[in-house]
Amino acid sequence: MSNLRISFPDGSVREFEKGTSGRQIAESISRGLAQKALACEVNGVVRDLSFPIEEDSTLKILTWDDTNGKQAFWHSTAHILAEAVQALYPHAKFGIGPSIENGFYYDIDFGDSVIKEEDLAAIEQKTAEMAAKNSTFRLYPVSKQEALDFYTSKHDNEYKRELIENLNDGEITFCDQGDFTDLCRGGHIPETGLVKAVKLTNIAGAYWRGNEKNKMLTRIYGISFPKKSMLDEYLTLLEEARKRDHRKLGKELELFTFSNNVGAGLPLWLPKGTELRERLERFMRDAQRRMGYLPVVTPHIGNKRLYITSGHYEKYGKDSFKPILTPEEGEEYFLKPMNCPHHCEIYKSKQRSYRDLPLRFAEFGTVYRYEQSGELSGLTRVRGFTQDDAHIFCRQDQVKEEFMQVIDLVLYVFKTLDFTEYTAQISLRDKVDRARYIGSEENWEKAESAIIEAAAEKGLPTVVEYGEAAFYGPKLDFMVKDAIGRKWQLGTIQVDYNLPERFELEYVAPDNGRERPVMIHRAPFGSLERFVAVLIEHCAGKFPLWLTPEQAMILPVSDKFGDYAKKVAQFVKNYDLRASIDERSEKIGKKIRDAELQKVPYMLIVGEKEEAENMVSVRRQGQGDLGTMSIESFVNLVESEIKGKLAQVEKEEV
RNA sequence: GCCGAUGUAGCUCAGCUGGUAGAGCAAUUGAUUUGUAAUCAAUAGGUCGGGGGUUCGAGUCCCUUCAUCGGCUCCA
Repeated sequence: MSNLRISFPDGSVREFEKGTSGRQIAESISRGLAQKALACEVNGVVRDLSFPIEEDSTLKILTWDDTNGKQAFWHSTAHILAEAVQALYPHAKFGIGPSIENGFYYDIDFGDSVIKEEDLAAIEQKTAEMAAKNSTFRLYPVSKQEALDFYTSKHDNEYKRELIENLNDGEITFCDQGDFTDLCRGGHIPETGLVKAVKLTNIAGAYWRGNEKNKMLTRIYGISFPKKSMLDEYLTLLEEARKRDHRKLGKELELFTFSNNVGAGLPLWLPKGTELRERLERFMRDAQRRMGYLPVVTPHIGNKRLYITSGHYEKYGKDSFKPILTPEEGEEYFLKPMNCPHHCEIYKSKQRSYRDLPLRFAEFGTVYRYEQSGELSGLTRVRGFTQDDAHIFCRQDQVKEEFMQVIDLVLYVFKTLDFTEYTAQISLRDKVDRARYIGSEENWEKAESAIIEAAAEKGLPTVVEYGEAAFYGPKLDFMVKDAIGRKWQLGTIQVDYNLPERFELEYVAPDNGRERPVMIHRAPFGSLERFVAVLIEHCAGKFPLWLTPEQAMILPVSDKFGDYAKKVAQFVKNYDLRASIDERSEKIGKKIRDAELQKVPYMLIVGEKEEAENMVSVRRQGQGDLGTMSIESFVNLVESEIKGKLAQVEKEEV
């Protein structure tokens, strides 16, 4: 009897008999673990607990506390959902049913029947019934021919056949539970009965294999839990998240709006939102000035020629807004989709020497892009938006240093605004489809390695995504999640060898020869619109004190103290604090309530006592009464709060 | 653009199987002069997203269009 050496995550190694399953090993460790075990990870691959281990391996027993344990749980629930759907709709054909970050989905072709939201309840109930049957998940190998036969004669299903065609004979497995059989490579929980709570959350169309040329299947989203109470907690959490939605808060706090008459995806910034936005712009301008950026301003439209040169016309001309024609000459102008062509022309406005570089041209440039109607969403996806854009023109030997300086700037912005959870994504070309990009192989190689090196040298943890590059160059993107977990790209840094070539940019080298600069495109916010959206959700509308449109609301206890309230207002305004007075003849409780709901950080309550002693009674939003203090003390309090935060970030920067 | 859902007063929503619109908050006016999360009363406010149709009669049924929401695709 040959033995098996199994190493565990804690580093220990134990011997078992060949063919021992994950379940048996879990049982040998402890009964508790065996009970909690959902699946296991053998040499890093998620397997069913029944998987017989045949060679020396690393093994991790997965429970609900492991991400992969949850994934196995959710993926298994997708199977149960499919079983339920098959019972209710025998003609349904199944596509794929993976687990996702929060739950699972299954793509299903329902043939002629249209599945609506109201049908979900019945499917959900059936899924729960199927789970309660406590069937065992049984994974077993089949030959390619058997598999194809199954999905031809038993269940005619072209989707599964397509998947099988792309698999190697000998590596194909089916999974049974109850009366349901599915093509599956595994990673299941042992029995369906572990699923105690299922919620089908959503229904949506999804193209087969994500290709819009393919048929659109019906995608059913759901989530499941091993305890009912966990589902309730999850639903409460979702409810809370929805309260942070920037579209809801933007309306409530009067930051921005949309008008049908102006058009979809074209935000209108209200005064308070504009205050906020301008303050962010000022913050960025100050940071950029310190880093040697030069301000420029360019128009909102540009001649078609400009975009032919840049390559935008060829790539996106057909799918952008239609050109604007001059009435007499018939010249074609386009709304600018990007600022870089204009900035290239600024570079060309005079002869540049190697001594001038790097040149950093910065502009809050408003651009217009046609986005598909179904894609528009609040401030996160719009058709007109303002980028905190800049283009750095530098020598080849300066690329890495410049790139790293931009990483510093992005991280400074994130730190100042407490964005601690972001991912840095290196976006490279598609590995196969190179026709989507302009420029030579050599230039791309240089640009891609510059990004990878700079990020590595900065010690920035990154993930690499192929096929996500811009058409003219690779990017380093900073992604942040919104309230309901959707990922958005905020900051972006791009290295570009191609536009300088297309625009024939050059500088005079030390040897009096002519050389090409390298361009770095960068926008730490990305777009002001999206950044503000994510910021709103991040802080649930309670903006940092330095940023918030209204820092203090002065609340006179009655009309009698209106004059004193004005005096207080004038005093704090002299110290550049932003404050206004609630002059309504409402009771103080009402005024406090409204200020709290408007998320004004400080409330200054003034009445007889305060007027007599030249004081204010200070209340902090969300915290309550802070007591009475002199107006000067209040101003100091606010100033030190603001300085404290900013100074802390500055210090960490050094 | 595609799939599904939604669209009633400034906001949040009610309006059963078709019988010519309703609440709370907000607003306006008046009263109240108030002490740490909603003072009272009166008034005003809607061609029920737009257009077309069925019907004696449409917020309600049908078609179409626009917008919004959740996805898919796309994303300079």
